[in-house]
Amino acid sequence: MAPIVSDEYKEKKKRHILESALKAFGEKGFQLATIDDIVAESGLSKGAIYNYFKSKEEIYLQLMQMRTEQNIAKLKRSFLERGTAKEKLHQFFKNYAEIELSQKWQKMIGVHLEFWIHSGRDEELKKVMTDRYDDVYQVLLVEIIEEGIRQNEFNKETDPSLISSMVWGTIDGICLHYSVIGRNYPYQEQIRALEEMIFMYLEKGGSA
Amino acid sequence: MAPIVSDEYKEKKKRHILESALKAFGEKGFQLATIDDIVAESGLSKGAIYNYFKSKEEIYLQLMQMRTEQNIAKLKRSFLERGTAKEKLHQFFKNYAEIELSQKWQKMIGVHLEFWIHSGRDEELKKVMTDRYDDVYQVLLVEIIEEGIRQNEFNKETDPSLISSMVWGTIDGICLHYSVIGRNYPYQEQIRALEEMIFMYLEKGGSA
Amino acid sequence: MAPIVSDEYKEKKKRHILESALKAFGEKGFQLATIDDIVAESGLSKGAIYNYFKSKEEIYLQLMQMRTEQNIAKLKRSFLERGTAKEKLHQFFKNYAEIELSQKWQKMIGVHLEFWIHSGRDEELKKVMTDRYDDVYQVLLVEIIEEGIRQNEFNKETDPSLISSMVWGTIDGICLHYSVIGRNYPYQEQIRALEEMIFMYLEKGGSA
Amino acid sequence: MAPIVSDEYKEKKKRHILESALKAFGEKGFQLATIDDIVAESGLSKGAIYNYFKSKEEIYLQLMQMRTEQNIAKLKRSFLERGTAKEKLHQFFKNYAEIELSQKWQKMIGVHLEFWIHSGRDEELKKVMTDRYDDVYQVLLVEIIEEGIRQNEFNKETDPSLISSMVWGTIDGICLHYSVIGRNYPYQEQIRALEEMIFMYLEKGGSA
DNA sequence: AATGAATGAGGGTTCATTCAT
DNA sequence: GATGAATGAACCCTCATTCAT
Repeated sequence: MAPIVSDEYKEKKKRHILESALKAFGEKGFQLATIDDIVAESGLSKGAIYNYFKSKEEIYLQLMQMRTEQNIAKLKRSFLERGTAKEKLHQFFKNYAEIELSQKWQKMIGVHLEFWIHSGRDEELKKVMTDRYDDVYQVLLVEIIEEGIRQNEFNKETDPSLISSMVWGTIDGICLHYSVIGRNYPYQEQIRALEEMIFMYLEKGGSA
Repeated sequence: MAPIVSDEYKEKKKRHILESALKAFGEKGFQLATIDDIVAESGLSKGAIYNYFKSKEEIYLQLMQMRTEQNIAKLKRSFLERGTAKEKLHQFFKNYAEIELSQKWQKMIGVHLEFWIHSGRDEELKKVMTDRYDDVYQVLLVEIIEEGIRQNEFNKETDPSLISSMVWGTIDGICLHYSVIGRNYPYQEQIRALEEMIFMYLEKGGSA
Repeated sequence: MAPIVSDEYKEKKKRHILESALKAFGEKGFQLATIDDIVAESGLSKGAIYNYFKSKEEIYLQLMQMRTEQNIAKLKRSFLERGTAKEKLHQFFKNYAEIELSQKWQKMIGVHLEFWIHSGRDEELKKVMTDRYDDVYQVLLVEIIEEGIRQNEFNKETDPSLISSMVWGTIDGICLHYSVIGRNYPYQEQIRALEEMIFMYLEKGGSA
Repeated sequence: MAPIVSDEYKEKKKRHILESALKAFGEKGFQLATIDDIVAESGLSKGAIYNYFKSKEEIYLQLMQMRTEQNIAKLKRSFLERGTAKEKLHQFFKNYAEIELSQKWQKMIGVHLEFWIHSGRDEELKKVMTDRYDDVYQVLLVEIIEEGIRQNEFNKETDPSLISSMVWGTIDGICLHYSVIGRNYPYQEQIRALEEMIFMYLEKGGSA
């Protein structure tokens, strides 16, 4: 017999729950946000939520998973358009500079960073996160930088992995500060300055 | 009547509790660590702890307060020795590069960052934190950079506040990554590369 | 309009549900077994089950009802063949001795005993059960024993009701032990020893 | 520093909780009785109960443990007075015959039997229970019977283990029936008849 | 008749905080 | 000052039952 609701319906509902959870977690943090907060936010019943996720922790994990995937997809999409390594790197920073600095986004960052710290306290989760960091985030920039070196756009002496790591660290640091300080934080100037600094470093040669 | 125990005794006991709390928070995070964890760590009784602090939150706040003060004191101490702005800035990075990368320190960072995020969710706390950031941390570097500009060590065009903000953001980002990834993270190389990059920027001129 | 499905079909489905429930209850006990366990066991949907039974409790009651009826029918059937009281009583014990000691049967006993205790906590149910005990189980043995007394097979002094009660109690006790201990319990030897003892008592005269 | 309350105080409180639990379990059965029932029965707070026991299940286990120990102690005590095997066995049945048939006792039996069945569904628990059955309950009667055989009080041909098993099975069966049926069940007559039957069997020779 | 998503009361458990000793 | 037993609000999760499709 045909299923009562489509997979699509269920997927939509899951997403709705995850988005409600994101709001709730953003407001109070994962630990302090209660299932009842998610209930209130989503308009669903407690039981309904447990029909889709088996625990609050699972909601957290899947939420972060989903957002990471969206993030990565967005990053990769922005590089489809061919171009030089320089252009790609510029595009990368442009993506970050253009993020809409809503309060919602500010809260989301808090949730992400909190999750990052959380995962540092759980061996299993930590492995997932560091693997993802190495295999996805690091690789993304390393490849661009290596391409730039091959094409003589960037200085041969630079260490792509070190630069990539620096960029990601700085971006996370900037986000961290923005997440706490909010509107008064010169987020966009920071991103721009970072770009400038990195390009200077890549062109004139760091660690030379 | 004379106090039964000296203030010094009380101060020592408070510090002992705060240090025990730091261990407990480092292990599980603030929310998950329980008063009983602190009891176990400190060897004191529950009642004793509540004689010195009126709530778990207060322990958290005072712990962070204490550590911030220690931090700042340490930073300032390292600049007492006179020197050029360059030397001071170099000393600044050297401080960070030389931090002992123990597991204990890794956990402490987690607690600090968690607190940072936590404070972003509470208006009152947030004000304390951003004020402290502006008045202490920012000022520290801004003053050095301004001094360097006055002494023609650094390029006139640079924006001291922006650079300072960038440095702090990057340091926090590097710490964040180290806190999650741990041993495998090239913490010291990152700090060194950051120094190099910042000096290059300050000397050859960013935003020029 | 004619019924869409025959009564026979419905009866079959009900029996299927009851049998699935028996398995589920046997595995975890009535309280711990969930409707979802019955759903999984039966392959039907939750709604389907509630079309046939109005509650979990009702499934329990009807299951026990059904099994009691089967039990009684089986017992009575084995006495249809004429014979002396002795022969009948021997047949009675033989029935019990020959029960296949499967794990399934072991679990079923658990369900029955659990129900027995359950019913002791509900006045209404208790009345049903004790009436059934008096009117069916007791009567069954009492009649045989009385017949044996009339035919001078058994000692006149024996109290049929007391003996019957003893036999049922002992059988239940043996089943109880078997249900917990399982394979290692000398079930059949116990039944045989019980028979021997009862016959000795009935012939040489108990309570004389 | 001296403990705030004595071990004795704590032991007393534990016993109080266990007794309250026994009442609650007796009323509704283990599963249906809630912690709140125990709270209501005991007059303590929920937290207090969890200071002494880590879960409802543990209360159940310790309750049964305690009662078993009391039971065994009582049984053994009644044999301290020397005597022939016959006298000891008689004393054994007398103990059971003289039990006060209060409603409270009736309910207790229900809890015990329920626990017995419960343990049949948990491998670990089952091992504890069957070991205890073998090492304590069986041994108790087997030793008396063997002594009786050695002293020529009982028939040489009897199988002590089988008889013991039969006695315990029957006693449990009688208790089971009493627990459901209550006042109207001829408990004492049953115990007396059992004694008579067993003695007849032991003296004139069963399985001969 | 059948389906299974939705409901929400209710249960076990935790833990910051209090306070009698 | 110190102790740790007691408190109870609050939380996560379960599951019998309902009902729109």
